Amino acid sequence: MHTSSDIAEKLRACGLRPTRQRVFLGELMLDGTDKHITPEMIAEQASQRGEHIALGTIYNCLRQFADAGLLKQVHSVKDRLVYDTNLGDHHHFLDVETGELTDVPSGEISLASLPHLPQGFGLDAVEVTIRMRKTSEN
Amino acid sequence: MHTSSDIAEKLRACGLRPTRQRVFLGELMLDGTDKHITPEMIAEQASQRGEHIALGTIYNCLRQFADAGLLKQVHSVKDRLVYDTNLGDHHHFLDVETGELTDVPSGEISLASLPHLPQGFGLDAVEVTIRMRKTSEN
DNA sequence: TATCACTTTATAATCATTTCAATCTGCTTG
DNA sequence: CAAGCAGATTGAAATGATTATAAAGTGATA
Repeated sequence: MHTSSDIAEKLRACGLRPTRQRVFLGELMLDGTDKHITPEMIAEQASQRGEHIALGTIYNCLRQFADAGLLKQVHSVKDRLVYDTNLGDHHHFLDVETGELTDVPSGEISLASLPHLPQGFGLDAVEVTIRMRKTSEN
Repeated sequence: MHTSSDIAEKLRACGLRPTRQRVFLGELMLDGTDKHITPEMIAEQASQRGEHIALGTIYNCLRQFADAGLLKQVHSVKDRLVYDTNLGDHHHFLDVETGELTDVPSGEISLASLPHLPQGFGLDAVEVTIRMRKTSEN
């Protein structure tokens, strides 16, 4: 589906030197299917194939790939513990620069439809996070 | 709005002994407004009032309050870095037990309306996470 | 007031992620 | 094709949030 040289090409087009490690990552990612990748998974797959790639390198490469637009980071709401005194169902604005959360006024948002859950799963909660960024200083 | 004894009462009703530390936390939380609380904020407010509460105690109390239904934890998608090879706009199912993410088939979900952003902010992204839990072993 | 289970405390342990200085390697130039 | 350099990789140490631990303290009950 993708040869190593395809990948090398793609990397060069993004301004990334096609090193052995980056090509390896590219091969894992670009098999044409949608997948969710963690550093841990990469390390595991590498060692299964007898490659060794330093963990730091994996973290660096993934970040670079995301910066280059080859991957998208799945945002976590926050990397810190936050508790909410509002016990009802509601959703949040998140200031991506400060991490500050604000409630979305209830009624201002609703889902048009809830998708089918996969077999054997029940709903726990639906969480909508509207990520926003300061655009002006007024 | 709430006296210390109100709070002690409420704690006892949840099966939590109203210790000095827990009453202090309760006073910070229960001023009747919706707020988002982090352990760090509690520690800071405590020291501003000349109280000292060990960090571990703060973490423990917040967890106990959440277990008792006095607070709700704002879920983070995950506490690990995850990248997505699907670059288009889409949303996720999250298996809350394993942390595994799955794409929601596009078209199966949409927002009925996007709320007004606060003054001076621009949209970065909208993230919908449908948290689910395994209900059967079939 | 004595007692005991439950709490708090300070400190150490954990775990994912980042940083660092030394070493190595892809690429360009001669 | 060899030399040289900027950029990349490496292993180890650092970081930062959270959790566990063991000793000392405290609220409730009799």
